[in-house]
Amino acid sequence: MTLSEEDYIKIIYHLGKGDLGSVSTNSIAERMETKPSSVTDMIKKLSEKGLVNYKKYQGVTLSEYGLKTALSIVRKHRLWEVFLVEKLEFSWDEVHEVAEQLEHIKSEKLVDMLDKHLGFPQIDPHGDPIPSKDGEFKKSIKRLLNEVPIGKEGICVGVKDSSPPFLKFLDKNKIALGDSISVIDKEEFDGSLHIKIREVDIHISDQIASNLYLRIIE
Amino acid sequence: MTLSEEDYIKIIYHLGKGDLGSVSTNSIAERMETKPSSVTDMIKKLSEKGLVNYKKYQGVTLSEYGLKTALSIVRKHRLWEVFLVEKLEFSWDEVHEVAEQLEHIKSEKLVDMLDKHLGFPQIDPHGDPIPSKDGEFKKSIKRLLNEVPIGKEGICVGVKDSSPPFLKFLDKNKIALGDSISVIDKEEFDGSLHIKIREVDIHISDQIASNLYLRIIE
DNA sequence: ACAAATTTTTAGCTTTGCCTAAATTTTAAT
DNA sequence: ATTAAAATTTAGGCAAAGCTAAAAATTTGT
Repeated sequence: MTLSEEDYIKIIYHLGKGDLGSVSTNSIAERMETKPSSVTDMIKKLSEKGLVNYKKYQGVTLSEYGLKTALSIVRKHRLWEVFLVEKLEFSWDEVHEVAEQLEHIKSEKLVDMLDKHLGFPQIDPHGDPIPSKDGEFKKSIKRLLNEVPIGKEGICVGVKDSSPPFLKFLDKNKIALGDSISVIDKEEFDGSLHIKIREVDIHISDQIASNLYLRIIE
Repeated sequence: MTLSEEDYIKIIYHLGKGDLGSVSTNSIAERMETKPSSVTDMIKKLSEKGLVNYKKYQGVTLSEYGLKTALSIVRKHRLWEVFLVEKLEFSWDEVHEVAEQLEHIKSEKLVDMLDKHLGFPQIDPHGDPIPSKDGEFKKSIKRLLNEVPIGKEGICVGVKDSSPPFLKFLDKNKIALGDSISVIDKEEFDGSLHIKIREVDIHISDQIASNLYLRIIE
């Protein structure tokens, strides 16, 4: 697979996930930042290679083989994102561009060992689930922190209240988008939470917890 | 810079280091596993871009700019090799192919943070020195372990005695090619050494030490 | 239903990096 | 000093992946 073929497969995967039907030539062109005519050319090639199902003027869908390929690329992309954030101190919003390059590195051992090195993460810094080696993956859902079950881990993906005092609080406590948070325990008395973030335990009020969104694995 | 251009620059750098004069078209072709005519084409392009000095039929040398570029690629290659061995448990001889791909990833921050993550290593798993960010680097030399000064660190790069009993000893003590070894102390009485390898201290006889080659930074 | 608008495909051309075959230059041998 | 051998370059082509312009198919609006 060439680099370009991989990009197309990944984009067809992402576009096809939302929709129910097949993916249009124009939508692919837009995402690839290329012209529809170029897309037609590539689709033909992918079709010949058995990666997509294609009928003229009808758009494309991934074949089973194409889907497997797409998931392997997504897996690599998300594992590298975790690596960049957890090991190299990249922030949440800096990782995409670099992961976009790293996802094309070809070495099965590299991916497996990276996975192991990272402790087999299930979720990336944007809260998206990481496909397993054989292409399975969990669905993720967005929940307010105070609704996350005890013991669960999630990624901080947003705030409900975006007032300066709240944001300042988050900043002071070093809670940022992309951070991984686990719920250790909940106080029955006031609904306050004990959470673990960056290997430290902190205690936060229900008020805080009900204004922070996490993305967790179901 | 395209991927291919980077490969040429790196190869010209490596070929030019040994020789005194300029690098021949044929030698580049051999290393690139391509034809001399293709090399000529590429050399012209590199020359136009100011990366090499070229006169027809006279071979090429790197320009100052070309050298800087080459060193940056070598730096990335060797840092990734350290990463693969130290963090992902790759062995000495498995890293090259993967590093060959990783060296082309474009992100200055990635390289800087990787360097930091690895503790600013000066030497790669083959014992070759890693250029600093601004392209300087130390010379490395090969020494028998018993001749390495106390306090120095080096990479195990070979054995003098390759008899089964010796190799078995190395295996039992988990000493392998590519391992980083530091000399902690030397006993005056029998010349035996205290060394640190993989974060553990062990004690070895002078006999052993005088049959193991390390590559150290001068 | 059917013309207009939109989407998709085709045809033909460009660039990059490679190739083969032939021409040219340099090097080596007698 | 010539000539044979080896190295290098030129010329002309090919495949991948893109582009523009024009043709064809589909969808939409009334």
